[in-house]
Amino acid sequence: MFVPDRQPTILHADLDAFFASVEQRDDPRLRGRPVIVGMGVVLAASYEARAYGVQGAMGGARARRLCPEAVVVPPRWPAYVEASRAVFAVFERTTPLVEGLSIDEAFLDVRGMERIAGSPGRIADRLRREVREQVGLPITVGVARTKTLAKLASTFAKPDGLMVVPPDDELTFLHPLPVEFLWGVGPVTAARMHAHGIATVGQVARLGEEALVALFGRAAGRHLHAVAGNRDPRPVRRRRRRRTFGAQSALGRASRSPEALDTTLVSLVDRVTRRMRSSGSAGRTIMLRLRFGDFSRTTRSLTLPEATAATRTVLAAARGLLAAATPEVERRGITLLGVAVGNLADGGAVQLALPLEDPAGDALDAALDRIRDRFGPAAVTRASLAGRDPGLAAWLSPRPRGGPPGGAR
DNA sequence: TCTGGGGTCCTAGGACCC
DNA sequence: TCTGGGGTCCTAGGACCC
Repeated sequence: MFVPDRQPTILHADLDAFFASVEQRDDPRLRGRPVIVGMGVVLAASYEARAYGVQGAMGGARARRLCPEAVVVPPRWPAYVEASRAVFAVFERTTPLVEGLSIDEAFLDVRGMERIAGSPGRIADRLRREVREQVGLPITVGVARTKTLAKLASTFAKPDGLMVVPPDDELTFLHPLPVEFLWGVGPVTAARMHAHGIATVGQVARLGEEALVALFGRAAGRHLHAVAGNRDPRPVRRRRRRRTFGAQSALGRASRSPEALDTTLVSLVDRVTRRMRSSGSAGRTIMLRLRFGDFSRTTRSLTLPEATAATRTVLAAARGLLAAATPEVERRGITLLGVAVGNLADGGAVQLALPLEDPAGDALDAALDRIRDRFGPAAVTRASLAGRDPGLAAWLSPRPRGGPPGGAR
């Protein structure tokens, strides 16, 4: 058997029933009782509620039927954001290499920390204790050589647990699992696999890469082939910047007048562009998202020549897209409306106000430094700035210190 | 039991340019 | 004049994740 020589150094840390745990932490009366967060749809269910079969994304009516004694509370987003920040602060103190996956989940790489911090298992143990003591929340950690195995380990150790996958046990652990456990295998892929008589990860591993590519496409096929064969070289890396800002609203089944639809559109655009402006972002592609009465979806998009975060510009584009989709909307009935802005510009929303006389480029340098301080080193690129203002191209060219703008070619 | 709100990545075809 | 290949961008759709 292939025995990897590397030791398990990747941690997958995942808060347990995150929203529900925050509610139980903040209200002692909820502790030990079944708690459901979310009035319409279940956003999170405490483990006491899960014992009755309540699950996330389940309709509220069904959840209450399964567990009539559950306490149902509305979500408190600011509390969750604050708790998440506190937990990620513990992550960052554990190791500098943290990759956040969502509000309640992250990979940590603790390679090379054995001498100062102990074995990965001990580090994970201490991490769990610190999150419990400092933030008051239960967290599960999986430890393994690869991301795939670490995430699977945390799945199995939940709730409030710790599992280390020793390198010698990897295939024994991985291959008997149902394909549904693999990250990236959802209902559609799983159904297609079952149709081909494939039920376990081991069976996927025995399939050739060509067969998997033919079935699931190039990227997915290659990924499945590698991961099922216990080859997952993906390193833990810090999160790249987000790609879109979006907002959406479920409308229910009642039919909507065009005026009511437009009102919803305005508030969605306002929400999105406000968030963009407060984070200093701008984007060029406006996307409209629609869901119909039969739950099928469609998207419409438009790319503008310039990045924007202006409510009026985005709204005009979104209205145009919605108008073009009106026949479909009237025919099929609309149950969800969403707006997103993508194709985000690198620092495109940052306006530079520079004095005309700036021979050494000091004002520009100072301005760029402020932008980097606020948005990170990647926020300023020569290409994005030069593309935005031809005059800047000259300033951005390498030049001798104190020399003329543009330098010698 | 009819299913929220936020995202990511991939694919494929057509337009356009060199 | 005709033909081909390659690259990039845009649009739309789909699968998946928390």
